[in-house]
Order: sequence, then C-alpha cells, then structure tokens
Amino acid sequence: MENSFTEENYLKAIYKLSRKGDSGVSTNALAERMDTKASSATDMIKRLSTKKLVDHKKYQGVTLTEKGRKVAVDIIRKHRLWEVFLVEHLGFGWDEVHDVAEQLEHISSPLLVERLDRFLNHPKYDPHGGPIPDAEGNFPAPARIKLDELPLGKQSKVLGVTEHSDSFLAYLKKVGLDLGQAFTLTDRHDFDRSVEILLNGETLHVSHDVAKHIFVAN
Amino acid sequence: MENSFTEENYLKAIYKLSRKGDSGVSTNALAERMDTKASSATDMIKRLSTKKLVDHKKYQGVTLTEKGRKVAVDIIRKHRLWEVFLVEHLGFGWDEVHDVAEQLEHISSPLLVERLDRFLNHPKYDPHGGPIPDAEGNFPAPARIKLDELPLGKQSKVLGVTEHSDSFLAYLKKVGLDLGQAFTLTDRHDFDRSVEILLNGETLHVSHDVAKHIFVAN
DNA sequence: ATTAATTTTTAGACTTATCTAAATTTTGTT
DNA sequence: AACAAAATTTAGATAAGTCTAAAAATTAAT
Repeated sequence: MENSFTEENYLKAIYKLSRKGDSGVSTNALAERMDTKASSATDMIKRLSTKKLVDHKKYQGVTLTEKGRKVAVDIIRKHRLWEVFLVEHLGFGWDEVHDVAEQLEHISSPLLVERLDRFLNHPKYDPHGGPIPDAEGNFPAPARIKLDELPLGKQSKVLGVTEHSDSFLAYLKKVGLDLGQAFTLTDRHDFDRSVEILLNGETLHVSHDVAKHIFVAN
Repeated sequence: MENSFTEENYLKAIYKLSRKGDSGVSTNALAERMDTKASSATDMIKRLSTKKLVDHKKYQGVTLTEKGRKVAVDIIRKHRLWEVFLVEHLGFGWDEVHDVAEQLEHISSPLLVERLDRFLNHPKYDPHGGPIPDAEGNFPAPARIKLDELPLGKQSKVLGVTEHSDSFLAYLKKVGLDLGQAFTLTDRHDFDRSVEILLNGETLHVSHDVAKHIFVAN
C-alpha cells in the first residue's frame, strides 16, 4: 500500500491547486502543473481514486479525501523540514534548495522525520516563510497583523477580517481583496493613516478604516 | 541518461558481489542478492549492458565497467555519508540506519553530497567501520597493523602479508588465514609472543614468527 | 562421453506511468 | 436551441521492471 513518488507528486499538486480556487481541481490544471498531458492526469486520477486518496466524478474535477490530504501535507512537511536543514546546516542558498528538497520529500521514514524535526528545533517556517505542518498535519497559526501595521515594501496576503458586515465584505470583493490575495504594501500616508498596495499589477488605495479591519500575513 | 533506483541497486549489488569471488558475478547470485528471479536479473543485465555499465557475455556472468564501478562507488559513498549523519547528528542507533540510508543513497545532487561531506567533516569511515570513498571514488587506505600488535579481544581481518614465500603462503592457506578472513584475537601468550585467534568457530594458535608477517585491520 | 542436474536465457504476460489520437461531454455563443 | 470550442475521457501503444514457464547452455557425475 505504498504510494509511488509520482502519486505523491500528484497529490501534492492537487493539494496546492485546491488552495487557490475553492472547488475541485480540473484535469487540465493538474496536467499543466504536472507538466504532462491531460490523459495522463486522467489515468492518475483514476488510480488515486481507487486508492481512496481523491474523490472524482467524471468531468467534475478532483478533490482530496482526508486520507489524501494527510499524505499531501506530510510531503509538504518533509519538503520544508529538509529545506530548513539544507539552508541552516549545509549552507545552501534559498534558491538552491528546491530541487533537492523535491527529492528528499519522498524519503519514507517517520522516525527520520521526527528526528530531523527535533534536530532542527521544531521550526515553524521554511526558508521561504512557508509554514511547516506538524506531525498531525496541522499548520502553525500564521503570524498575522493588521494591514495598517504592515511595514512599508513588505509582501503579504489577506488572511482574514475583523468586520463582517455585508457592505464591508462587498467592498473588499469589489476591489479584489479576497482571502488569500497576495499584494505588496507600496506606500503609506501618515496624514490619514491610509496605505497603498499593489495587487495584480494595480495600485489600490486603502483607507485606515478599512486597513485596520484586515488581517494580513506578517 | 539518468539511472533508475533499481539500476543503481543492481550496480551496487554487482559491486559488492565482485569483492568476494574474483571473477564475474553469476546471474543466480545477483538474483538472490536482489531478492528476485534469475530472469529479472538477466533482463537487468541486458539493460545495464546496453548502457555500458557492465560487461556481459552470455552464460559468463557480469562485471562492472569503469563507468559502472563509478556509479556503484558513488552510491556507497552517499550511503555511508548519510549513515554518519543519521548516527552522529540525528541520534540513530547503528542498527536503525540501514533502511533509511538505503533510500537516501539515491538522492541525486553532487552539491548536496559535497556539502554533506563537509558538514560531517569529511569522515573516512561510517558507523559500522565501512570505509567511505572520496568524490573521485578512491577508498581510504585501511588502517592496518601487524597481527602481533592487535589488542586482545579485538575483531579483525586479514589484509595482507609481508612475507611472500610459497611455504609461508601455503601455511596460511592450510590454517585458513586467507585474505579478508575475519577473526577475533582471543588470547596472547607473553612467554613466546604467540597469539590465539578464533576463526570460523575454531581456535588457532599463531606463533610470533607468523603473526609479525600478517597485516590485519585495526 | 552420455546422461543428469544446474544455471542461464528466452518467450510471453502483467503493472505503472506515460504518450498520441480519437471520441465524448460540457460549456459558451449566437 | 443548436453549433462551435474547450475540456475530459477512452483506446491503443510504448518503456521499465517484474513474473512464470519453457528452452538452451553449461557443469557435474556416473
């Protein structure tokens, strides 16, 4: 009942594609991500489906089952732990680690992962800032602050809000500040405490009244 | 032109079987070592042969080419370096490391190996005492002393001799002290500087005149 | 030196993961 | 609603690695 490297890579891809876009992952999107053909993706979807790692209805896209999610998150955990090791102990640059970690993430040994985690002192984030899930698959609560406290020039993304009125949410939707939306804080105006952010190539002006209600990644 | 894990494992097996027994490795021996069928071994031998990693004449057994030897030795290098890491830094017991190292040895990244080697301080031996070849595939000269200098109770094996007369070699052969023969030094007699060793369950008395001409592992 | 036993190789089939090309379903457009 | 376009699935092939069963070559033994 072992999963092949390929199966693991598909599961990871499905997991990541699920994050953005809430519904099932399309065959095409998956194939593109895996740098392969749609027919190959279909084949793999069937295989994963018989192993109860994904749910799939024909022409409807795939979603991970709880079992599949566990596998995917565990791969991510291993990937990020190895990245920490490579950068902090072997002197790799943050841009050199990905390909190697891509191989190491498939090493199958719970004992190894546990001891590596301890050796690294239970890191919560990888060298790119990616959160490292624990052995149970829980991600650390993301460090978050309000948008009006974000340092100038910092990249971030929307994590949540403290104001839930329809009009506020409608406004956010209209200007494109959806949950998970990435942006960069490009300017800050002290006179009214408003900020300017760059999202999807557009500059957006955000008043302090709005900014103070938005949680963003730190 | 990448080698698969399976191909690498076969090369390693051929390498290790070549050490003992000087001629080519038989298909059966290889199949047994790989825990598979002779027909599968034959198939793989053909594959490796077309890749110029082994030399093979039908029904004659295989030998590694220089290219094949390089690959095999590099796998061994990686295996043993990872074992050092697991034991010295992750707190694995010497008996827990093999299976994990068996996976890690296939990670393909010269940069990783180089940096791991440096991180570990260029170890010459793994936790089992196995010599670690350098990046060029050269094994460290084995530490060796004369049999008459070996500490009491120590396990060792025959590495060579300093006396090459027919009668001396014939004597060694007769009593079973062949090259590579493992034994334990069980007793030492100060009055004539002779020693007693245990090999293959038999106790053998070795005079000082003989012992001083035999190199053994330290 | 002919058998008998053993070893090795071939032949044909199966699985995983992939591909191309064709068929089908869904979606979008007029 | 009907047709075109796009997305998805199926069908049939291929390559790696394995297997069983049978054939061929080698080695051992009488």
